[in-house]
Amino acid sequence: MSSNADPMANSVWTRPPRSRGAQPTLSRDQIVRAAIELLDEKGLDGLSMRRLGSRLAAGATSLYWYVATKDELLELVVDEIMGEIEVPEVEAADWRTAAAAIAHGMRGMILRHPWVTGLFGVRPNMGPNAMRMSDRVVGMLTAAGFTGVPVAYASSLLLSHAIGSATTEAAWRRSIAPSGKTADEVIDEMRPYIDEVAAQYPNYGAWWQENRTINVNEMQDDNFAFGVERLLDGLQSWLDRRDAGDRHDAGRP
Amino acid sequence: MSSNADPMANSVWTRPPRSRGAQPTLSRDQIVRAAIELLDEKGLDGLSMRRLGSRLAAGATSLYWYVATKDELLELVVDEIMGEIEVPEVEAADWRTAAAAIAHGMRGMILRHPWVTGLFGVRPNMGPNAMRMSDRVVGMLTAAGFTGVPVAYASSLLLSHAIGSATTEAAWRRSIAPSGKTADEVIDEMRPYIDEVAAQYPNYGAWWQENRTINVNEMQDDNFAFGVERLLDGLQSWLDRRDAGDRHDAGRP
DNA sequence: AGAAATCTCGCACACTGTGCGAGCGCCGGT
DNA sequence: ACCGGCGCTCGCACAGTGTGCGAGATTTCT
Repeated sequence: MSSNADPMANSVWTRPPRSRGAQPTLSRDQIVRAAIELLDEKGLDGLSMRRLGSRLAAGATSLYWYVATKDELLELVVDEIMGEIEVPEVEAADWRTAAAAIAHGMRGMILRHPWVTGLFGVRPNMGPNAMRMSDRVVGMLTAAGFTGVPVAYASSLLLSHAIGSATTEAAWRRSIAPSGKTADEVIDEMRPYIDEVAAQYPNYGAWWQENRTINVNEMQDDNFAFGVERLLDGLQSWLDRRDAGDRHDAGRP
Repeated sequence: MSSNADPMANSVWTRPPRSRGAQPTLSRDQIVRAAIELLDEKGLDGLSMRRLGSRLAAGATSLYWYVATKDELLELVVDEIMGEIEVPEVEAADWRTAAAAIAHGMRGMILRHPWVTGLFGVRPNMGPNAMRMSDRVVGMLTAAGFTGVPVAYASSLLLSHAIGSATTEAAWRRSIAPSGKTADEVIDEMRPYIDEVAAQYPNYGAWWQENRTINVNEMQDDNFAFGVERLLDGLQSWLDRRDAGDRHDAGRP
């Protein structure tokens, strides 16, 4: 017992921001916002404490007064952009549209700040904005008729889809971004190469042959929307089956 | 026109491994496997070219003969572990169990190598193992009755869930790992703190009050399985509705 | 035998996160 | 009016990073 590596104690969220008496020239908030700017411009590798410092007209190590470590700063950054997601008030509208809105909001945020994808897997985020969103999601699902553990399951399903989907999408976008072309232009230029590769994989190759005319740009949005709809259908029908008395708790038959 | 930043040309996959004449003491494969070992032991930050070199009894810069850059090595690494996922042969069993197996296989792989979560969002992976898996998935979905663009949508949905879910799960595990305790022990110790925080969020707080007895360890597996089932239900019912003539292509009404 | 290819690796460069401690200016207390 | 201390800034330094370069060693081809 008595390991002192309590994952929650001494987290950023428990320790209040510094500064009480004198007038500081910086603030946590200011630093976080500047970091996001830098990240949006130059990506995850583009953020260094020195660069961030000089953008704020401050010495690099001054930042360490407000923030214990770079990782901690990134935690704050992630929560900050979580706040960009608009979550409808609990009672509003039917739950399907609310749930879809949340999923789309999350995707939008990730695509606006693609570098988060490298941060999601690092630490769970439990900042106030993330919590606020979780709270709304729980409320929405409860209103929809979910109770107990399935509330957590459904919430996780919804957010996981957004994260997974947008992560993949962000990776793809990043890979074509430096060329300055659209996805379809890139695909067109690479077509001979793709043809050759696809030919080595029977199913994939056949599919590729029969679907040469797809528009990749439009597909991205539709792809995500399709996933959200299917997933909501799945949740809906689980609710329906449960209410019909057909006992199907958590997938057990 | 004529940007030379073609995202595909000069990729790792088009350039064959070196060595034809003399006998090299290293090989790409060997390097990749050692890198995975190191990553499993020390995490993403634990991998440096110098450390990797010394583990292979080679100079750090010798590795650059086999691998153009560290990022490229990581691309190889990701594809290598993609190969760990067992994908059932196309014709086998019904598609639901096959699809579930793939999703669970992917999750298992991510939890075995939690550091991949920091790599997924960086570059799309299109190595042979990833392609082989895509190929099987396409075959499976085609056999299930999907055609055209929805094949891509369904495939993306399945894999996105695995990625998103496992990413979140990996983050959580990483955060409690250094304490050496189980998830439930950690939760129990933090309970007073969580209570306090939860009280600030009405819906979340209420839910937390009414679900104090949940077992977090078991929940992880069930959570993922629940998601997979709902998602397959959603896909299944989309197929059914489509076959019933009720035209619902790609979510359009 | 000589030329060319293949491979190894030490050095160096620019850059990273961050601990330390000296110094600044403002504060409340005497 | 003074002063001790606190809030805050920041230069220096350390250990570490990815990787370009070019000199050397070894093998194979002609």
